[in-house]
Amino acid sequence: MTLKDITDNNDSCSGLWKNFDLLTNSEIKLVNENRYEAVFKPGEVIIKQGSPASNALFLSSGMAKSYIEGINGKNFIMSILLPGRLIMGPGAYVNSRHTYSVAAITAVQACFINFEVFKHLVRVNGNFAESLVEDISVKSLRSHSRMVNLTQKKMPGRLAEILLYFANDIYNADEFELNLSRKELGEMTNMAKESVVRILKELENSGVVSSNLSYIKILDKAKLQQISEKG
Amino acid sequence: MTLKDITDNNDSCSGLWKNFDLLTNSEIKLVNENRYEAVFKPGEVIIKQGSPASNALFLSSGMAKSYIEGINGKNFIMSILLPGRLIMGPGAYVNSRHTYSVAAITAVQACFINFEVFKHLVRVNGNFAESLVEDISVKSLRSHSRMVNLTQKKMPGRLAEILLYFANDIYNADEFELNLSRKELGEMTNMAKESVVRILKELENSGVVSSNLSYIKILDKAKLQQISEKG
DNA sequence: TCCTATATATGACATATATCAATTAATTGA
DNA sequence: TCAATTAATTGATATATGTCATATATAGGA
Repeated sequence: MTLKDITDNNDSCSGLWKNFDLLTNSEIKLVNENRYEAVFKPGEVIIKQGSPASNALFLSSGMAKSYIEGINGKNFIMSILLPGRLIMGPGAYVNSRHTYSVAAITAVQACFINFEVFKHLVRVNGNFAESLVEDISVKSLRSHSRMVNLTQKKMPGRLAEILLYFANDIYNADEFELNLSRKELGEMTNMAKESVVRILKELENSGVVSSNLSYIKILDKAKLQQISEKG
Repeated sequence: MTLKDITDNNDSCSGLWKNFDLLTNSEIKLVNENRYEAVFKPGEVIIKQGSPASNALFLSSGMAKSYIEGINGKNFIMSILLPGRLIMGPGAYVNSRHTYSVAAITAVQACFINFEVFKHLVRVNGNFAESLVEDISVKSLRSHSRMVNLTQKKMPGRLAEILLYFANDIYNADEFELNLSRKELGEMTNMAKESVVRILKELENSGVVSSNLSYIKILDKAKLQQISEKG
C-alpha cells in the first residue's frame, strides 16, 4: 500500500459523499486539509478488523468488500463498497477499533479522512450530523433486512436476493461480469461454495439466469424476485 | 392502550436516557413539554412494524421485545428492551415508518417523545447528536455480532449465547425467572421451539444449566461461555 | 374446583445443507 | 507456452435442524 498526501492537488475528497454538500466552505477546507489518498491492488486489505481506527474513508474508484472475520476463520461479507459511500464502522464511536475488515476487489483508490475532523463536523454542523444519522440509519435498515433474509430464507432465496443486489445496487444492469468468486458469494449468503454452484445451476436449469463462470445474466427477473421473496 | 398526557406532573422522561444529560435546561423543558406516557399490558403491541413513525420512546418500567415480522409470519426478536434505552428504529430517519414491532413482555409504562423534537435537538446540540450516533453505533455493533452468531454457530452455541445475554445484560444474575416462552427463545436464536427444548435439555444433561420451566439457573458459566464461543 | 386453552415435552421422520473426495476447468507466472 | 496453482464442478455421504403428531403439564377462567 502506498500512501501519498495529495492535499495540494486539485482532487477533492469532498466530492465523494453527497453529505459533504451540507458543509460550509471553511468546513470543506478543513476536510480537504485532512485527507489522504492511497491505492490498493485487488485482494489487498484496506482495513483490518480489530486494528485501531482513526480514519473514515471513501473510494474514489474501484470496488471493495466489507466483511466480518468470524468463527474458525470464516468470513461474512457485509456489503460491496463503491465510490460515494461512507465507510466508517460503528467502532468509530464505540471503541476506536475497526469492527470489520475491508479489502479491495478491483484496483481501488481510497480517500481517508481523520475521525476527529469528522466528529468535529458532526458536533458543529447540525445538518451534517443529521445526514450522518440518516446514512447510518439506511445501513442499519439494510442490516435488519439482511438478518431476516439470512435466517428465514432457504438457499435459493438467499442466492436470488444477492443476485438482485448485484443487478440493482451494484452493476445497475441485468447482466454483468461478477468479480466475486463462488466462495465469496457463499460468504454473502451463508452458503458453502459447493452449494452456491449447485443452486446457481438450478437457477440456470429453470431458465432464470444464465452464467458462464463470472458472467451472469438474469433472464427472468420477475421469477428471480419471486424466489427471493418466497424464501 | 391508555394514553394520558402527564406533562404537568413531576415525572420526567428526561431521566430515562443518560444522553438527555447533555441537553440544556431549555432543551430539557422542550422534551418534557412534548412527551406522553402510556401503559401496556403483557403481550400488547406498543409499536407496529410498517405503521407511520412519529415518536421515539423509552420504557419507564417493565420489559418489552423488539422484533421483525418476517416471512410467513415468522418473527425475529432483535432485542429485549428495558428502561434506560432509546427505542427509535432506523425508519425515523429513512421513511418515517416503524421498521420493527415492539410488544410488552411484562406490564410496561412507556414515555413517548416526538421525533421532530428529537431531530431538532440533534440539529441544535452537537453533543447530543454525537451521543445519538454513539447510541446507534453500539446497537449496530451488536447487530453485526448477532449476524455472525446466527449464521456461523450451531444451535447449542446460539442458545448458549442467548442465555448469557439474559444473565449478563438483562437480569444481571446467573439464575432468573425467564419471562419468554420456548417459542420466543427460538425467535431470538433462529431455532424451532422443539429444538430449543431439546438443546436446553442437552445443556441440563451436561450439567451446564438447570431449568424448571421458566426458571433458569446457570450452573457452569465458563462452560456455557465456551459453548457460545465455539459455536 | 374443574375445564379449557396454552405451553412444554418427546419421538419419528423428512429435508436442507455441509463436508469430503475427486475431477475438470481456468488463470497465472516463469 | 507450459507447469503449477487456484477456482469451479460434481457426486456421495453425513449431519444439523425442521416438521408433524401426540402426549403431558401448566395456567387462567367460569
